[in-house]
Amino acid sequence: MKNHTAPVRKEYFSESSSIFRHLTPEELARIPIDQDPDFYKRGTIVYSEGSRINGFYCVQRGIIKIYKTGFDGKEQIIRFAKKGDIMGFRSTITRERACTTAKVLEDAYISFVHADTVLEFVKHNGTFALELLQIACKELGEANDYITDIAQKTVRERLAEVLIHLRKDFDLDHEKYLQITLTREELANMVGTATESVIRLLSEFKQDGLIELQGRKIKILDEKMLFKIGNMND
Amino acid sequence: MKNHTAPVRKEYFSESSSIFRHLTPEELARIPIDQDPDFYKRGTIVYSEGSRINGFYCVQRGIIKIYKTGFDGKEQIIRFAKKGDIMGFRSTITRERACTTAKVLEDAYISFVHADTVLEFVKHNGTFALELLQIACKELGEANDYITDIAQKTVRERLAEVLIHLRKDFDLDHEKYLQITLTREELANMVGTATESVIRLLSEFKQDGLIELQGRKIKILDEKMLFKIGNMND
DNA sequence: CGGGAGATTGACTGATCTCAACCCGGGTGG
DNA sequence: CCACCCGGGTTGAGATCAGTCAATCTCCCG
Repeated sequence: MKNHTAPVRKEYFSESSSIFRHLTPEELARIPIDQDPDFYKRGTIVYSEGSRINGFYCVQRGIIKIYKTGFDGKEQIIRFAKKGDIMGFRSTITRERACTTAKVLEDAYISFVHADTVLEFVKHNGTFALELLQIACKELGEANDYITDIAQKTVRERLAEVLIHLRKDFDLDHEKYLQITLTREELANMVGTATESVIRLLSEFKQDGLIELQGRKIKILDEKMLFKIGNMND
Repeated sequence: MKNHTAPVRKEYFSESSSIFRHLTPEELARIPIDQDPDFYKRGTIVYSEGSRINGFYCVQRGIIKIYKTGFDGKEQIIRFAKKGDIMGFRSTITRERACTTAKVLEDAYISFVHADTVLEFVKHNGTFALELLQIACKELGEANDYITDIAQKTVRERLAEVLIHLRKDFDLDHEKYLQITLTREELANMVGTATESVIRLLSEFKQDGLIELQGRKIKILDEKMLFKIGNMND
């Protein structure tokens, strides 16, 4: 998986978006990554549910789908990780096995930082620890919102909400279509519904002039209305 | 709210279950709580959604219901906090407003630790920081499970699961009934369903000999079967 | 050109929700 | 002391959202 033309390297760790930005040069030097980030091709599993994770995965490029597998094998997408995001920190911190699977949606470059190193930093660099705590707490807040939404909103409302979130989290291409392309099934696995329901609702939204569809690509036309349909506040 | 016969005091902070247990005596001394924990009567709101929180609430006794209010005003119960749990740390860390409301279900004694103090500890005591991180990550893992369950399981399965969880998290009284008593509506707000559905399913479970009902009190008779109905792994 | 994955559509089913009536027990004011 | 009221708790009936099944269709690929 290594040995590609890595587009990003060690400098990544001192970029302003990185959680490692507050480390001292000495601490940075301690990160044992003289090697380039690893390349992961679309479709690759970075880690899977139940496996042991021994550190952080820092996404430098690409998109990774993070999901849980439910009782009947159905995926529930928890979130996507993209440039600047870290994956696997929950398991690293709690020392439990991974409770999610991370699968590459768009070719990715990912750096791995060993758990020992991370824990070292947490213990000796308060700013780093706080940073990490903030990330965890942010996710926790989002998870709580998600719970409430899934429990209380209709599929229609949730789909509208998911579209808005995608719009916020991902860039648009030159034609204003969402950069991220998902199968209908993946959309369904975010919303928590059946594929067919997503299909029907999408074409409804399209009929109502709220979105435009081009195969898997989606363009948001009427964000305001989707916002309303999704009963959103933020 | 103060001035009751406080059953627990400052010693609480050095108890083995406390997140403060790894603080040095000097650090402990810095916690500005020479006063007893505050008493909160059943029904009291400790903090509510949208308000600013300036620190941690450490539950020393009692049960607090933590919930979000959905679009149409319906509660979604996220979790319960009881002895040893802390509340409000998410907002304290992220500096955002509270995204949940905390309401007392059983008379409680709660200590408050100011955000500055907490942040101080996070920055200067690595073990404390790690401890907090672990708590956050644990909750995060649970939240992810919750999301998957609500999205994929039927109401019946979720109710069975909720009962099992209650069984695990709360003690039994002398007659083996669950100590915690919830209204049918509260159960519904945990499961994410309508009150009537909970009522119907509870009486089904009762008919099937899985549980016994005594008003609001619930006794688990056949945990194994509930486990199975809930499609649970852990 | 055949095969397979994903997308669509239609028909049917059924789990849940909603609405409405009614019950029950406790507390209260007359 | 008692009628009344109110907050749950129950039950039944009907409405419906959304899931399942099955048949097609459309690409894309080898």
